[in-house]
This record gives sequence, structure tokens and C-alpha cells, in this order.
Amino acid sequence: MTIKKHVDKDAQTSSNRSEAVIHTGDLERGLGYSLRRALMSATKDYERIMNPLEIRPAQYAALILVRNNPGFSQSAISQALGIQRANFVSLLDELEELGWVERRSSQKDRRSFALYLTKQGETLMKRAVLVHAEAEKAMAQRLGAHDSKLLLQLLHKFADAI
Amino acid sequence: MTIKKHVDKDAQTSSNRSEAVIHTGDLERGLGYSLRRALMSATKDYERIMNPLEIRPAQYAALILVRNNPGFSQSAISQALGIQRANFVSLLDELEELGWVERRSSQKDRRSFALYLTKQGETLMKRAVLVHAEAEKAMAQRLGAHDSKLLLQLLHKFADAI
DNA sequence: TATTGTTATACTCTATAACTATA
DNA sequence: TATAGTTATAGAGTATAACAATA
Repeated sequence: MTIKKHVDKDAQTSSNRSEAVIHTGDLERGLGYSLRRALMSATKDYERIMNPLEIRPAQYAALILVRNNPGFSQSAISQALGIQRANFVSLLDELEELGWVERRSSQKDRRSFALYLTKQGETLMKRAVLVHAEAEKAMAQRLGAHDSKLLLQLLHKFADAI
Repeated sequence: MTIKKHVDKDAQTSSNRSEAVIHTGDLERGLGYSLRRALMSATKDYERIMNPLEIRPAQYAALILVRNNPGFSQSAISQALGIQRANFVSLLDELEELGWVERRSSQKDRRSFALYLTKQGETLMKRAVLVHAEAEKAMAQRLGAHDSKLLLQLLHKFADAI
């Protein structure tokens, strides 16, 4: 950094103004920022509770979609996840190397693969779904049943209205 | 990849099952996933409208906090942003090189810097706040005034309840 | 001893462009 | 020509550990 520094005799630090509080008002009135903060907060619950399973959010989402939609292609699943199919390749590689998901080459269209959970994957997901439900329960308990359902509805209304 | 592939004669592809639809139900019932999708969706509005200004969301948040809290330290601002102070260093470096923010060394505590917008930063932010308000307006219009206010409240209740 | 700013490093998620093999 | 999967690459955001200067 080659920029000159001025000296400030009125700096607001915790040492000279212990009562000083940061004003975030303008930011917290925004949906974008508030969504980001809420997601960061939700991620903490996810990590705390899902930690023993060592399944990242993106992996869990992919596993759920393959489980609920066996035989679909990588393009179909990645599109449903809202990610680029290019980014889904390495994610799938991981899940396949972990022995949870299987790519089966399709007869009808030899360009594509049909995706399935393996036996191990099925076994894992039986447990993962239960643990994940605990994480969701922890989040829902922050708001109570009524408001967490309401939040869910509003989030979908928001995301679908684009 | 060294894993054997089976052949699947029942692959669910768009070519042989054009009516086939992916079932995401289990995911969309989750707050974590729904928050992530909503944020991704919100980011599109932000990028579309803020694009000409070339200010990223993290930069905008930092600029707003420095503007509203002149003279505070890097630690104070980064804590209010919910990010690590280590990650705030390069963000600030950018903003300083762009000529929008100034680090002034403090007399009272020579370890820390007091942060201020520059004249250029003030000028920029007058415009940026207006453009950002347009982005927020676009998001709010997805839900209508009542529901967007409700969503905002629920997001804060959720994030603050950790 | 504790805190401020910093560097270094790594991981996760996302995006784009271009390639190949099939269709 | 178009599509499915892939590779390569880059950019953001996040996290942790460790260090020097200062308190």
C-alpha cells in the first residue's frame, strides 16, 4: 500500500468509547443483506449438527435429489439444484468416490449417465435425513412453528417470483 | 475415475420422458436450502441493477458501515459485518485503492486505524445508495410491500435467535 | 497477556469458455 | 447443429493459524 495515512485524533475505538455501537440500520433494512446474514446463521446450525456426517450442504442437496429422482441425468439434477452442470461434475466425482452415488451409462443416450444411490448411499441417507431433520428443527425452533412455516413460504414466493 | 459403470435401460432423460419432472420437495421444505436459493435469486437483482457501479455486495456493505460509522476501527466494522477481521483487510485494501475509503492512523491506539469515506467515496455513495434502493425495490416488488416487510422481520428474528 | 492489523493458506460455491462424443 | 458431460480457470466469500507492533 503506497497511500499516505492521515492521523485521526477522534477515532472511535472500543478503548476510548466503550458505549459506542455500530449502526447497521441501512443494511439491515435490505433484503439482500438480511438474506445473507440469515443464511450464514443457518449454516452454523447445519454445521454444528451435520458435522459428524461430513456431508456438505451442496452434497446433501445432490444426494436428496438423486435419492428422490433415481435414474435422472446430471443435467437434469444440476438444473434442479440451480447450479451449472459443469460444477456438478466434481461434486458427483466426490459422491461417487465416497461410494454413495453411481453413474450408470444410459443405453438410449450414450452421452448421458443415469444417477442412482448405491446401497451404501441408501444406508447413509437413512441416517443423514434424520440428522438433517434435527438441524432443520433447530432452525425452526428459533421462530416457532408458525413463523418458520411463514418464512419458508415467503422465501419460496420470493425466489419463484424472479 | 476408475469406477465401473453399469448400464441402465431405464434412465430418466428428457429425451425419453419429456413429462418427467424432478421432485425437490424434501429440500424445499428446509429453511437452509430455501435461504440459499432465495439469496441466489436476490443476487441476480443486485447484479443486474448494481452492475454499472461495479460494487460487489461485500464492498457495498462495508462502504455503508464506514459511512454510517466514521472513525471506527477495522475490528469494529468487520465484526459488525459478521466477517473475520483477517478477511476485511483485502476488502479494505480494494476500497482504499479505489479511493473510496481512507485508513487514518489513530493517536490513541497506534495499533488501529480509523476508517472514513474519502470525498470521492462520499460522492460515489450518494449515487450508490440510490441505485441500491432500486435493487431493493425490485426485490420488494416480488412480494409486495406487506410480505417483503414481513420477510425482513422474519429474517432478523431468525438470525438474531441464534 | 491480550488486542489490532496483517499475511498465508485453504476450502466452498459459483461462473464461463471450450473441448469430446454423441444425438 | 445441438446436447451431455467434461476440463480448465477464475472469482468471490469464508475460515483458521500465526506473526509483529502495540496495549
